Amino acid sequence: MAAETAKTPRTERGRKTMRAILDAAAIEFGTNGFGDTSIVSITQRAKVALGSFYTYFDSKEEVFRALVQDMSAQVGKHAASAMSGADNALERERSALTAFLQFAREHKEIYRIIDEAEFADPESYRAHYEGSAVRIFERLQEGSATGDLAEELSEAHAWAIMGMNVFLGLRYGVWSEEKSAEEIAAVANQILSRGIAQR
Amino acid sequence: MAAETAKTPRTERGRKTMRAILDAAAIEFGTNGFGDTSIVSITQRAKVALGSFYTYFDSKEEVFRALVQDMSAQVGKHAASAMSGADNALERERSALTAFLQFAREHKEIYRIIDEAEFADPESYRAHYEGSAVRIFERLQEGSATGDLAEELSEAHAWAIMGMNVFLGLRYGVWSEEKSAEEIAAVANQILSRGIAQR
Amino acid sequence: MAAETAKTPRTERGRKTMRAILDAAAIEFGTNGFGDTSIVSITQRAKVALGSFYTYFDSKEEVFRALVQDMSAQVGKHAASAMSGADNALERERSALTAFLQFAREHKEIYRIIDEAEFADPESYRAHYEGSAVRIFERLQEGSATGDLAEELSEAHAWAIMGMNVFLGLRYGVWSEEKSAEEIAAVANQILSRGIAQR
Amino acid sequence: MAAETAKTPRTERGRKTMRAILDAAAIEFGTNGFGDTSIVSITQRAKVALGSFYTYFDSKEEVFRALVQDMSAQVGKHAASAMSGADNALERERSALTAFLQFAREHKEIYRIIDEAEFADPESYRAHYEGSAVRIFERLQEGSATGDLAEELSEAHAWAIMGMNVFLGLRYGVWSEEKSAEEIAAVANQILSRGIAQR
DNA sequence: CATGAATGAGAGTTCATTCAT
DNA sequence: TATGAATGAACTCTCATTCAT
Repeated sequence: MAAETAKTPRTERGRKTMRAILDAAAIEFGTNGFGDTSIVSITQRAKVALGSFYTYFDSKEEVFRALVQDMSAQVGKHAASAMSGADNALERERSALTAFLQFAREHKEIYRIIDEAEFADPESYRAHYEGSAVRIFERLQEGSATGDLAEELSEAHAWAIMGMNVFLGLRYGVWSEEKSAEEIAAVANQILSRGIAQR
Repeated sequence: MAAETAKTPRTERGRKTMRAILDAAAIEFGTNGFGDTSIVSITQRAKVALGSFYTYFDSKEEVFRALVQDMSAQVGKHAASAMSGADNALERERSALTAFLQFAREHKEIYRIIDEAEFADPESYRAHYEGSAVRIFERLQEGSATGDLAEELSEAHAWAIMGMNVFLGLRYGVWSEEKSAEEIAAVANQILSRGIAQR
Repeated sequence: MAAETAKTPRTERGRKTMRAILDAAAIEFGTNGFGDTSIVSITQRAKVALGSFYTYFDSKEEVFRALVQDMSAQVGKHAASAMSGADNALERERSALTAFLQFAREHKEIYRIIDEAEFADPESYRAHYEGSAVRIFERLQEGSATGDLAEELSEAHAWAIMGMNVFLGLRYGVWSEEKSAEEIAAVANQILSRGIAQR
Repeated sequence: MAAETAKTPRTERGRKTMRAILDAAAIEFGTNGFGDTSIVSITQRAKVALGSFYTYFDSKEEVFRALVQDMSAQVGKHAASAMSGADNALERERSALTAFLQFAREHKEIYRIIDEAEFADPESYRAHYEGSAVRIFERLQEGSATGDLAEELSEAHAWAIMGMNVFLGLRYGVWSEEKSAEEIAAVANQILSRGIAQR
């Protein structure tokens, strides 16, 4: 489900080749980063000829872009589907984070790819985080409306929550799995429901 | 406060040259990223000969490393000095974030440099965030001890707070300055003091 | 009137495809030169599949050769037909040049194609100019025989006349049309009939 | 005496390297043409590293341009010096052509290089021929003024003469040396002094 | 210590040609 | 015949690093 390219394959064989290149690129970029990934390394992993790369992509940047958008969409979709069951705003956030943590553990390369987009494809990078923030913000507003959450929550609240989630995902999803996703989500939930002050 | 190098300058002239290279490197890496920064571009900006670079650094990676550590230290120092006046754990966090936001606005390149370290110098990257997390965690423990904060705050709480701060810094420090540092810090403070749930 | 190919089309459909390729090639080679013309650009312009090119031509060089010979023949034919009415040797040359100038204006790409043959297809290049020189030389001999022209005109005279014509064609046919073909032909005619010395 | 480059060598060693590259380029371009000359082939012939090429030139086009201008200037200079002794306009043209023919024989590669500029560096190509035409035209005007030549000679006369010279140079200078330069110059002189009509 | 020319491995990209469908 | 995906050699250009002066 990569972004639209001018070079869409017209045959079944072509579709397979393009898929192979995209999959190989995901692994290479995730493992070695944008700078240390070469097009040869991608095509070798994909087991296609070097030139075939250019049948489907105009440049290294272009596959990267396609990939970032693809993955950004996946993350969003995954979290969305995880929240369907929650009937309370705070529970919804908890589910979202739990899902995100699990996703991060299964797709550690996705993490690196989106992060590296800050340099290799700044547009997509901003789009990714701004999109996530908007989705969180909408959930906050809905929570305020239903009375679950305090009133007057701003976009900044959404960014704060996203930051919590992303860093917890990095530390407890990608770097180590020493704690369960639920445990971590509970920490965030505690902060959001009553803060950390003594009472 | 550059990292220890085997090639520490022995003369005053040498010290100046090294400083010029480090300053130029900070600008170049911050502006163009690691991959798109070349040694010539650094030496040209520093107005020294290409060869002089290798008098002080063994490789491109090495300046980068020196820089990341330099900046990581600066961030920490800055936040620490800002918290000296606060007599309450939550106020201390508020001050730390305000200081961090101001710092981010003045040193937008630092953000990119530390982030890019995820790929160009993973060691320093982890060291930076783990160090920050530890410092926050220590403050939390102190807060628990003095009774300002809830008991049983974990390292994960520290990571959550750091994530909030970092993302608020990216969004409201680097990307735009549409809101004041105090406003943003107030949002974080609200979350930490009582959460976002309706009461 | 393309050159003999081992791959002459056997069906009407084939004839059309080959014609489309040749016409497209003429435009591409004329516009971008041999080196900067790609087979894809030819087939795209001709609106046929890339592979179809090789149904009719063995290589890029071969279309080029076919084209050069085609155009070389056209130039000759055009000049020949223009001279039929002239009953005097000098008038015949004047008509030939006028016709050539008009032809150059209508087929500016021909110029570039034949010229580039010096590098891409030296054989055809020499054949073209030697053929032209021979035809001019034959006309000169006929003129000598009929008493219109001086005796003892050599092959070198023919080359000199051809050079005049070619450069006048480049300057006043292809590069600009600031003067009429007749005006230019008059200049050449003056030189041939009485030289440029003061009398 | 190559055209000014932004990358002028600053040391004696650098000057030698640049000269070696230029000389090698002249031979390669002259022998194989622009399209079939690679930068490796140039640097190999010059016995310098591939990368050294880019220390002095930005691209293949740039060396080519430098070369064309260098050679264009040489041709003009050579012809000019040959004409100093002539005291009559027609004799001056005869000397110019004789000199040009000799020059062409000694520098056959120059011929090809300037010709190929039509494609590889159109600007220089036009500049070369327009410059030559202007110089011839000025001589014609001077001849008219001194009474040696007919009045009212135009720029087109200059182009006609240049075309004669160039084609005679190609045929009897570069392609074969079957006739002496003087013989050929005599043919052109005959045409210019009295034309080819019977009297 | 400073300088900048020299080096060459390596990367991205193009494109003529082949071939399975 | 027609199609267009696949191939990989060849090429241009970049740049970290070395080294003689």
